[in-house]
Amino acid sequence: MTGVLKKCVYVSVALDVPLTRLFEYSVTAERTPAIGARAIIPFGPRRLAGVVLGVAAETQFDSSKIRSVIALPDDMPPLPEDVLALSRFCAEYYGHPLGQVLATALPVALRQPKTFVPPEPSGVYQASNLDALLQSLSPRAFAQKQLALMLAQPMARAELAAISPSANKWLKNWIDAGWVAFTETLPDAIPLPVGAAEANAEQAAAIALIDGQHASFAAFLLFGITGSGKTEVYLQTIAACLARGQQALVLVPEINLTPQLEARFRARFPSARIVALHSGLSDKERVLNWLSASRGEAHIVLGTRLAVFTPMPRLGMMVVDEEHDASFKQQEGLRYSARDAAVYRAHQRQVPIVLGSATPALETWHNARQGRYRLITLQHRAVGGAMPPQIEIIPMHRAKVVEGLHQATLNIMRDHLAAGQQVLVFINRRGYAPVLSCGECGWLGECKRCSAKLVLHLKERRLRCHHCGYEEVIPTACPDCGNQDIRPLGQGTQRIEAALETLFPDANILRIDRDNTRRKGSLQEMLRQVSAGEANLLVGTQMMAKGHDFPSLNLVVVLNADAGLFSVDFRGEERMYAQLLQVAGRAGRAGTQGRVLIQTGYHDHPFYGQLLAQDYAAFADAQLDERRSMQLPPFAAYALLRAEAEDGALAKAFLQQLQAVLTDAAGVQMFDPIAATMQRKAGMERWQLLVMSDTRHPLVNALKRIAPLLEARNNKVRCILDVDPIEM
DNA sequence: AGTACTGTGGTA
DNA sequence: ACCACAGTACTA
Repeated sequence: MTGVLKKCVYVSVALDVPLTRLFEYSVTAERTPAIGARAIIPFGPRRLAGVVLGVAAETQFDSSKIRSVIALPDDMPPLPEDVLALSRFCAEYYGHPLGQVLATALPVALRQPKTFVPPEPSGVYQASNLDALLQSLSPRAFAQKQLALMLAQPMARAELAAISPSANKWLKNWIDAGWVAFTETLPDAIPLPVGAAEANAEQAAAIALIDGQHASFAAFLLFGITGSGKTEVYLQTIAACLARGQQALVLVPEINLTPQLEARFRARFPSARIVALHSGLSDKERVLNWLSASRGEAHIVLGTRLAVFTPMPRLGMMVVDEEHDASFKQQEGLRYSARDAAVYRAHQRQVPIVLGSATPALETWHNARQGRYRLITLQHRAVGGAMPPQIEIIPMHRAKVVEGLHQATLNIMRDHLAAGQQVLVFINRRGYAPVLSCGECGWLGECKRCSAKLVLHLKERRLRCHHCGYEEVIPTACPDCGNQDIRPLGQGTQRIEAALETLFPDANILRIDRDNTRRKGSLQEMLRQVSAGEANLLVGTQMMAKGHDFPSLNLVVVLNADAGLFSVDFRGEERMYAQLLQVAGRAGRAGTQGRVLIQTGYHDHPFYGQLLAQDYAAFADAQLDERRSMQLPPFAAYALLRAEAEDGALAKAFLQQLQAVLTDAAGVQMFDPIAATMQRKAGMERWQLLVMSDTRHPLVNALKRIAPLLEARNNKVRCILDVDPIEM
């Protein structure tokens, strides 16, 4: 059909391509989309989905070259202004193309250039008589039982249908029998839960303070030791938020989003719709939960960093739990800090935000000290009778050591095991030993593609690179001198596990590290075994430090703690303190006082004095003084340009080119490009250029100059920009 | 990013 | 002459 000329408008669309500019398309005037709407458009030979960011009657561009919009799918509400503003902020601050920021903000299903077919009308099912329903089921009807149990909470049909193809049929029967109720939608406002846990005076004051700010922006640092009841403060302020008919956004670190946490929220708010958003969900679940929040149906969004972009029309407050956690900083693509983005968004939406931690990031601590965030301290343990753990230093200097374990450590472990208690040995190194060495010529097993040692994995009989995945068989003799006497050096989890098997033959030993928890659900299963008391001697890496409480664990032994003291990264001590305190928190939750033994070769290092005091505030203040005197963050703004190439000289030359462009930029300083800490990784040589400034603005402005150079991608050199890097 | 286009070099 | 592939140009 040829052109009946209709009145057209021009829309500018942001696309998921590494280009800064927007692209314009035409659409008939009566179909004019809203700003923030999704558009499917032709782009060269392909079609893409993008986000409409502008509508105009005219175009500056050669109008004969403008193509028309293919479709404007009505499958999501247009992105609201606050999400667009947050995306623009991330694009500018992190130097990332806006279209790619918006792609990060959308669930995968809505990045596809096709209309997402929304599920059944968003009605909600919930058991009205769960006991009767469960009794009616045959004990072998597992799927039906699973479905029934889900109905303890309000559930959308789509989620239920995922259980079994027969789900719809069963639901219909159960509704007919009067066991299950169906309602079109949930009310916006959720009444305050009855019978909620009591808050102590400190918690009550915190809740009153936060809730008192509900109509405007305020950032709170909720600083409280493990067991001081931060979660209860979140729950009660969220309850007030829901009672006002608003939604709440809760961000947690990746590892913390366990079914347990979700269950705790569901138990507190049985009539609220709670959705999770994290990378463990399927694309389908993700988009359904995202749409539920975006349409204002979900009352609470519980998610990892990616959830910070979720549209929420009635957003009333935000929480970032364990705000110091490194997983809030994305380490690829758009390298954003979800914590900082959350504060920006709370400000944009004029809602309060609560940052919770026992060991706040020094950036956050500084903000609190400066009065930008309001500091709320919880000093008391909320759990009755609980005490902070007793931390002891075991000096390794000239000590009798068996497989990395001090005799004194072994004695204490033996006492605890004999008393029927659980013991955790914490060592942040998986594998059997971190390196294989030749006693004759000094040869060390190294990766050919990385500047790293190969880790010995004895059970798998292999040497493995933990950075690139390279593997080889364990050599029987030294490849350099032929000597047969090659020995593993140092300890890893597997070696400690083996040593403990000999030292404590009667103990039930369980090792928990990434090597044996790769399978989905296996970590949960192991944690269950620990809780059930099926193991009493645990060996684990840092994945043990988080996310679970073990009531009968009251001795934690930390091996090889010193690594953070001499780290090249200035955040080494801060991280180490947080990590040790977090592991220590695993010991002695209720009743008895936990005990923590830290083996160290540097017992008189001032760090351990600060740790023994268990006074994070004092430690953080001291660290801030050091950072101030050395012009380190948060007293300076840093950005890191990382370049890698097969030929290191090319990477270095590229950075020198960037350096030249930045050299006369106002208010910024640079070092020369240097080789990265791990100079070779996966066959690529890596260099970096550190750019800094007293405050953020000159840095962000200066970095805009190099955007064209980063956009015009070089074939041989890959370069990325990391603003506020957390590792250098 | 992802696709198409262009030029070089290797064969048949 | 024909194709494989690497480097380059372009997307409205």
